[in-house]
This record gives sequence, C-alpha cells and structure tokens, in this order.
Amino acid sequence: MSRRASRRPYVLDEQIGFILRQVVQRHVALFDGLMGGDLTPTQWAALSKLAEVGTCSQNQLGRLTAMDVATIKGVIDRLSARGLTKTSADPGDGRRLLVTLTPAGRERVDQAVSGAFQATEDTLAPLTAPERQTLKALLMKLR
Amino acid sequence: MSRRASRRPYVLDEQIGFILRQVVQRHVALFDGLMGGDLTPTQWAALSKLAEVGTCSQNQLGRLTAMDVATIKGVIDRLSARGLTKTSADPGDGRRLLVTLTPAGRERVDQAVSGAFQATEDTLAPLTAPERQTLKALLMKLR
DNA sequence: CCATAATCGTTTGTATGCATACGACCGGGC
DNA sequence: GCCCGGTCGTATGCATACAAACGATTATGG
Repeated sequence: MSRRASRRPYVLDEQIGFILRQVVQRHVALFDGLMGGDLTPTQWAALSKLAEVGTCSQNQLGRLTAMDVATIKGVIDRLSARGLTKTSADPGDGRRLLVTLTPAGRERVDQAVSGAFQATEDTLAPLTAPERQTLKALLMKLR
Repeated sequence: MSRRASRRPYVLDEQIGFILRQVVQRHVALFDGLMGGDLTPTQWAALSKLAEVGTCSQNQLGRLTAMDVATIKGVIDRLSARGLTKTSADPGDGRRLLVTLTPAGRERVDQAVSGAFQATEDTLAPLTAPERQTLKALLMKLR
C-alpha cells in the first residue's frame, strides 16, 4: 500500500467491458451448440441479413452486419466456398461485388431460423420478460 | 410471402447477440483510444488481474480473466516479450508456469488504471447512474 | 505402489476483428 | 476531357478466441 491509497481499487470483475465479454462468450457457446457448429454467429449474421435485404454489395452487407471490410470479405469467402453465397460483378458499378444467397444458402437460412431464435431465447433465459425489454433498451443506448 | 408465413420474421438487429456485439465493439474502440493503443482489453485484463491477485499460474490467470488456455498463453507470450510480465517454473508443481508482474509491468498498470476507469465511464456515459446499476445487474445474470 | 484420472501447458487449425496500405473505379467540378 | 476526392474490394499483419490433440506431470484410488 502506498502512502496515497487509490480511492477505489480497480476490480476487473466489476468493469462493464469484462462483464460484456463474458456474456458474449456464453451467448456464442449457446449459439454454436444450437446451430450444429457449422454456422458461426458472424456467418449467420451475414446469411440472415442477406435473406432480409436480398442481394447487395459486399461492403454494404458489412455495414448492415457491423463488420469491418476485411472481416466481411473473409466471411463471404468462406460462405461462398461452401456454396451458401455467390458473388458477381455489379454491371452498373465496376467497384462493387454483389453478394447473393444461393438456393442452398436460402435453404440453410430457413432451416436455421428456429435455432437462431432459440439462441436468443436461451441467452435471455435467466431474465423475465420485462427484464429482457429493459436490458435491450439499455444496450441499445450503448451501441 | 409463402402460403404459411413465419409468425415472426427474424430481424437481425433485434437479436440480443447482435446488439451485444455492437456494444462490445464500441467499448473496445473507446478502450483502445484511452489506453494509447498499446494495451488491448484482453492484455489489460491479464495485467490488472495479476496486479490484483499477485503471481499465479498461467491457466489460473486464464480462468480469472475468462480466457481460453490457448488465448491466455498468447497474451502472456506477448506481454512477456514486452517485459511487462515474467514466467517461471513452479518449484512445487512441474506442470505449472507461474506468471509474475515485472516492475515495468506494475508501473504500466499504475499508469493505466485511470484510463481503464475512464473506459468504463465512457462506455456507460449514455446511461444514468440507476440505469448503469440496472444494466450491470441484468448482465451479471447472463454471464 | 501403481494404474488411472485429472491438470497443465503447448501446438495447430479455423474464424473473427481491426488497422493500414494499395489499386481500381466512380462521381463532380473545372 | 480530366483531375480528385470518395468509395470499393483486396491483401497483409497483429491480436483475440476456441476446439482438438498431444506430452508431461500430478493426484487419487485401490
């Protein structure tokens, strides 16, 4: 202990960042268990958003799914290698790479939706319905 | 629209996992900005926990900081390469690798604590004090 | 005392996730 | 027509993050 003690000790376990990391860890574990392990949360985000908005450019899809340009590229590369997505040049803009859900991709989305809902459900299982609403509202302010 | 419409459409932006990912992204960005960019949240977790509990084994430190064995090894390797931590064999247990904060490491911790507090503060800035308490309590249930 | 289970650390492979730099391409203004 | 700032995709490097497989060591049960 030094002459001038810190007013508050820094306790890692009380910091919001550390708590958040653990909550995300638990969620990802639940998610992986429910999706058969062949779709990561990130890959699912890309697939489901594609199903939601239809064909769009790679960068645009990245923005919609909160992914860096380098990250979305890796994700789409892997999804395309597995035949779930398909890319093509944008006829109207030589810079853009259009990303499309393949029939197999759409099938996988349809098949995975219930698991995705369940992942959300399981993650929030310790909370009551009002608590879930409160949590979501508070987190929305911190995005 | 198919004959049998889904009861609820899956909207990515409403899923707790997606919201959590964005909150973590914002927190990490704030953290990096405050710590001079030379300490990641994970590295800081290891350092601050070491300062909190003193020397301990690598795996133990991993558990205390919610890191995988492979992850904590990489973190300690990098911190040791920078002279902030030091490892040694446990005299009492040939399996264990003891991790210790070096004087330089302790100095870096002292110097970084205020920034770490500020990162928590900035992350929670959009919330009132009662809201922060509520959020923390709810997240704790989801660890 | 010894066979077996459990723990510890390492290594490899895969997948994010961000920063940076790069070249290609688009639009607007001149 | 042409430069120029902005956008798009690519490539590389670094740092998590976890699973699986492995060898070494320790603890435990009989």
